Amino acid sequence: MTGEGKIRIGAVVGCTASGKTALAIELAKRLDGEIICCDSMQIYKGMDIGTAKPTAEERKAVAHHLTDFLSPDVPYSCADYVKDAEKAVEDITSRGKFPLFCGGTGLYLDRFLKGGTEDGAVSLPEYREELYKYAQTHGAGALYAILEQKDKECAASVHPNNIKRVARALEIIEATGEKKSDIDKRNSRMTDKYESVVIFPYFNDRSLLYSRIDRRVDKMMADGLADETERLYRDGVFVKSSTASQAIGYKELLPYVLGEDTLENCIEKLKTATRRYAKRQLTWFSSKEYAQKVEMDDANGEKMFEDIVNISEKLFYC
RNA sequence: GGGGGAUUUCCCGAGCGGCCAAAGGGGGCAGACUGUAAAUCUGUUGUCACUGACUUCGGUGGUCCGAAUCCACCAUCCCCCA
Repeated sequence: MTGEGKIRIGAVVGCTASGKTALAIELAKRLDGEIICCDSMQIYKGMDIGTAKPTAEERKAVAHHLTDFLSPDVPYSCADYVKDAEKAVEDITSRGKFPLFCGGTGLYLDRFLKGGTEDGAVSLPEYREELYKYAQTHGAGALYAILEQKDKECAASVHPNNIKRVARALEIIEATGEKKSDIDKRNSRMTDKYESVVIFPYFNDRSLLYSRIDRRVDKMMADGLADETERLYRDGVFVKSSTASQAIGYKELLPYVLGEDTLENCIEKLKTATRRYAKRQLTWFSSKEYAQKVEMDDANGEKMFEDIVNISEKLFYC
């Protein structure tokens, strides 16, 4: 794995509740590494229980970057992440340490690995707003028709109903004056800057993952997730459609906090939402050729964990 | 004891004689994703030898060319009067 002039990086990615954090911390210790958070929610301050952020002790044991550094009301995008992650890698390697990403936000890692930061990092909030209004009054099909006209190739890869992505494509075209499909083609290759090993712990037995999710949610509740939700609500985190306000956990528990639904119902919805999220992550990472599956088949056995660490470690030394 | 209302596919819930394997939603399963991603979106969801056949709409029996839909009885639940 000693790349010629390339920077070596590692990553532990995968579904929520699959044990990434513990695995990454153990690996970082053995590889003399530091962890870079690759999670769109753990970056925010004050969102600790709901995002299953590494504990203070864990963060003391291994240095963490991009964890718990942003106020929830600050807009943050994938483009920002890629820039910040590049800086973090530079910082870590300059001190002779090994950068190890850990998190479940597949897109963030994907964009980091594939590069192309300069092009898509554009944003025209007012224009975006306009597009949404247009879709609302004229229908998703009408908005899609515009994209078809401006960039047929891009349109072909987006479903007409997916207003969010249709609008984003139009926004990029408007901002750059270039077809989005052309920009994408330029950025489709893996960047040659890094030599990476990406570990993807996964459960062949879905029910195992799901029971881990249930247990994790129960633990979050015991740890005070409802109070955390209430605090964030009072701080106004949920009033606008910020990234932070989309986090699973808080938005499911909010009806309970506001007295609009029972605790029991909300917890069930939270578990369901988490399961569905895990499935989306599974689909995403399974399709990534760079993610190496490492099978987990024991829900919480220590021995199994030891095995996984050993397997993962080997992948880094190959 | 008397009167009324329910019972639908995994769940909720429409359907009230043919166009019903049965709307819609949820959940499940599968998938997409190139910068708002813990988001957004798509497909699928009775069985099979799958442009057709078979089995389903609490149970049993009827009416009818034809029933989830009409009738009778039975079972369970809910409401009202006693």
